Amino acid sequence: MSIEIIFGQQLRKIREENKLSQEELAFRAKLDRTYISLLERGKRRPTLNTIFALTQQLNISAAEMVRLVEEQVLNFHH
Amino acid sequence: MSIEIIFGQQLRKIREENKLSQEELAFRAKLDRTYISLLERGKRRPTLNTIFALTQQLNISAAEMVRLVEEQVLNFHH
DNA sequence: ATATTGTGATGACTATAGTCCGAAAATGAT
DNA sequence: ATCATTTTCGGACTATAGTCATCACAATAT
Repeated sequence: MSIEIIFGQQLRKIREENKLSQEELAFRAKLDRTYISLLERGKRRPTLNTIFALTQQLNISAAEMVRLVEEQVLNFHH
Repeated sequence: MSIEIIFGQQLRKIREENKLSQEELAFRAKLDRTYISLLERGKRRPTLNTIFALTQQLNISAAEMVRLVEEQVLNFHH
């Protein structure tokens, strides 16, 4: 499992927990709606700045988000 | 203080603690020598994948790296 | 039936991440 | 001071992050 796929899965999960649509999250994070879709499907690799922009709208710290991704990466890495 | 400036400062600090030259870190992380220089001076914004590639060579987790950046951002944010 | 809302998909586009080469400048030995 | 190592800076380049407009399609509501 690649980093971007796992990031996308976590993003979707957290977004849904926050009961936001892709469009609403995009608006609040000042990003494009279709880009959120691309991210969640693992088609794009977010920059650190983008991770900050997203997590600030999702009641989670950037570090915690990355920790969740890292956890999954290490788990899948065997 | 912008995210990329703070990231650059942290990267340089951690690289020096690991006693690696920019060139050696670049080689190990499969990145370009001059790009490490750009990152450390806050001229580029790394993707999540790049952060993983770098931290794997620096005896630090990606999440901890981001936590350090976040800490600095919040401190400066007033 | 037909709006409405949420998401996926595509293609064309702009902005910027990341590479490559080389030379100048800084740093740090000896 | 000189020499080697490291870093910075330049420009030209390639790859990809992120935008925009639009269509399709499913689910739910009216």
